[in-house]
Amino acid sequence: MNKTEIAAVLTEIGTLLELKGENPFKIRAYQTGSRLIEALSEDEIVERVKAGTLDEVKGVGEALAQKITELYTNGRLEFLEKLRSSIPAGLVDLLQIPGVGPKKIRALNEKLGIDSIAKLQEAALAGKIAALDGFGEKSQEKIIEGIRNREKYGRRHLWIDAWEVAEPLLAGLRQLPQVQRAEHAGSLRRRMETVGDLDFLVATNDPKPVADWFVQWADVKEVTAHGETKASVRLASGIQADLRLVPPEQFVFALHHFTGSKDHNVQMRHRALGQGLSMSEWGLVPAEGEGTAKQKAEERGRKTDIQTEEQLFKKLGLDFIPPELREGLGEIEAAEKGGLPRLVEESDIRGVFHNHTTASDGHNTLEEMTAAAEVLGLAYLGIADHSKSSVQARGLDETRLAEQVATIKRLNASGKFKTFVFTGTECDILPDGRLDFSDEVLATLDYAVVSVHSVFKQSVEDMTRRIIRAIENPHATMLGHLTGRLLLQREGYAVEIEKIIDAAIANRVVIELNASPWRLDMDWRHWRKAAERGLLCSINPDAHDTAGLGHLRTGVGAARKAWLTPENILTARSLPEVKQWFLERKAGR
DNA sequence: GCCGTTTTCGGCCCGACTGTTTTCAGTCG
Repeated sequence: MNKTEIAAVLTEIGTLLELKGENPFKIRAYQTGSRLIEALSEDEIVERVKAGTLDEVKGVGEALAQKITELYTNGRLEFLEKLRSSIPAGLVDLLQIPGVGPKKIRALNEKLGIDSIAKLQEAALAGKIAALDGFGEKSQEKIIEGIRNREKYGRRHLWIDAWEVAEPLLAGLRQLPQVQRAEHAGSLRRRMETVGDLDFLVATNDPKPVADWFVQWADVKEVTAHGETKASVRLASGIQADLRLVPPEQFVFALHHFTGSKDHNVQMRHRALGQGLSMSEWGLVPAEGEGTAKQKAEERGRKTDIQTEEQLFKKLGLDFIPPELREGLGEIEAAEKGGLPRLVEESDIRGVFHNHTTASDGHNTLEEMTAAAEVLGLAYLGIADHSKSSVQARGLDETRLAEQVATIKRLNASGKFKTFVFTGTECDILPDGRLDFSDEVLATLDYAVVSVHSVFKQSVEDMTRRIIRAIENPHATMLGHLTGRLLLQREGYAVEIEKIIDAAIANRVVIELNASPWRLDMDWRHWRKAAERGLLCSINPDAHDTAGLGHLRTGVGAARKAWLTPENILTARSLPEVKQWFLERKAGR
């Protein structure tokens, strides 16, 4: 078993012990054990298992060391198997229902024999829950509602959808006279491609009116909590939003804490401890001495000299880490050495490739798209309508493509727009890896995005071979949406990404970061290493209308998350530079 | 289950909210 699997087992043990009503501290020991294992390197675990020194890790004792060793060596654990068989399997599922925790699950199981969500629903609808000790009408209602909404609301949301809901709320909070500072936090601030719920953080000395305003926001469908320091609501779109209200002197610590990620925070706290400091949402206080972190923070309270996240990082000897990078993936080490990248910003982007018009499946004409690009201040716009095999998207054949090229040349010559238009195509990669247009046709264009749009179900070997063959075509300039995934809807096709990256670098082919909010493909997790090895990125909106050009923002967010700098990005280059790059590339192949 | 030590037991993280209770338990983060 590898470390991720071992960590998962320890977490599962913790959950099962919870359901058994075990000592909470024992449960926590397994949970921390899981986290600790996850944080160790695979090599260190191997070494420690062999040397029998696992219990030297603080937080891992004799019992956990023995279990981890057994898992590592045998791949199974008798203790876990016994534990599993002692608890009805469905009880774990019941934890998914909001408001229902281990204690209530045990009561439900003992008194009503409930061991599945289905049985829980049945009992609640029959009115049997409200009659139990410790439960009431409201608990029963909440359970019914929770089960009903599980599918509907339990899912995550596209970053852009969350952003569009969050922005007006944040603006509203900032306008309140009692609010000194307001920010959103969580995965939205970190620009994760999907967001679970919204976190808002407010600095105020008068929280009540702010919380009252929040729960009365027009979009609120249901209020799930409403207090002086925290309020939670369910919005019409199904997104849950949490508001936390803190005194101004605590704001920056809470902002950092609730921005996360969890892994980043764990590493930061660890670092703070190394300097004799205890770090939490309350503040940064000496780890030694009496009292809780909160008390200590309150004692020092208004005296804190840390007002910004920059100052907070600096206090721990670190450069400022942008929220996008806070994933616990080496950003702290880099910040320590002054090695963080100068991340790309929206203002660095000079142009966009891969955009559609009414010629294929776009909704705006060439001129409308060009006008919109001009308004955005873009120096160039690359058109890339679909090729003939994409019949469903009214793909262009050779004749229509030639007409479009002529039209674009006339448009550029007319001087009507400041934005220069590049001629291109989004050329289908056929199932065998050939391209949908001949070399002669492709040679008439400034560039070609090559993409897979059909036969997704090939084996991973075939798909990888198919895409590499397309990349090796001298007329392929960029690879479109590498995996074809649609976030929250469809998995990408099976493909060996590393091999594709190798081929792209070897053939000087750009890989696009498709900026469409439901694609963000190639994924940010692959970019950092690929860019270090010399892969060039193009942030492509894949716009199908003028509004779609605005997807640039989502793309830049993903690029920042991927540690990309302007130097890694073709579309951060000026128009003359890009023209030159296309020329050199054609000449060089 | 882990840790630490004034060393073999006692303490461990806690604040806020809701609901069901009437002084608190359970859940959540």
